[in-house]
Amino acid sequence: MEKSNAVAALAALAQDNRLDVYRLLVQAGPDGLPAGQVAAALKLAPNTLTFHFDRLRGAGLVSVRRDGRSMIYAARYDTMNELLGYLTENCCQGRAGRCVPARMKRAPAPAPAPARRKEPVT
Amino acid sequence: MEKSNAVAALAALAQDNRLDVYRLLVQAGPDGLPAGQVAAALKLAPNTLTFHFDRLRGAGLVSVRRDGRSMIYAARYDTMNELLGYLTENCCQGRAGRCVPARMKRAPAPAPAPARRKEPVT
DNA sequence: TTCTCATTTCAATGGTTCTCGAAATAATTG
DNA sequence: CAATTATTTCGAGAACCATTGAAATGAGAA
Repeated sequence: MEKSNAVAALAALAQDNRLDVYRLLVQAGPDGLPAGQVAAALKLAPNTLTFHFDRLRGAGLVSVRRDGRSMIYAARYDTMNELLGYLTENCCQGRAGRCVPARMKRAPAPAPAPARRKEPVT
Repeated sequence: MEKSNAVAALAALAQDNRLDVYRLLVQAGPDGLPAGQVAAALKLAPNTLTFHFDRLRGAGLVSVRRDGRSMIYAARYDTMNELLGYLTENCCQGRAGRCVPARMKRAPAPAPAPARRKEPVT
């Protein structure tokens, strides 16, 4: 995955309602859900929802198909996998064993270097 | 990691310059880099950089300490790990084996359900 | 065809983001 | 203390975002 795609995917997920939408679609499985059902579940106005679907779609995180008068949206797991791959690579860069393993073995955070002059702001 | 923290972290990374900054700090290792060095490497105005550092810091993705007149910023790997954990859990929800394993074994994307009426928009 | 349902498009609005220049602060040097 | 260096704060502006109400489209039902 390229940086620009990663940024797009991150931006698409970096919004409360959209993250909810995406999570709901992930839960719903590969068959997806009709827009109306998502709207009902999350209590979002249909036009607002369209707006969010567009962004998720633009980032490649969901796909749509029509079924009768419903539009059915589904999560694209492949894109999320690529995003995770991108983040993992760019988080551990140069020093393997920092991210995925750490995530699995719940390693303690590396001891921070002591501040030399004043109290750290963090 | 809670949803609101995940959204904050995603938003912090969802910007070109900030993603660059974060990647640079990850590469730099736990000791971090002085702000000026980051500014020079990425050709960003120092005040602009401060703005971005603030967001990364607000999301818990970096820490700062002062060293003489320099402010030294460092990536907080623990937060990235938590973010990856959050995404992984929320991507695979209910159906394990979809994300991390898929990422490792490069599994083919699940066959999409055929559209019933019209050509899919994707 | 006309009606209804599901969803999208459009235009407007308030809010947030990113960037910039200028000025302020903090620490060190002379 | 005055000068210099490193960074932050402040204020402003252009661009973008999320939400809304009203109108339009697309598909099926009567």
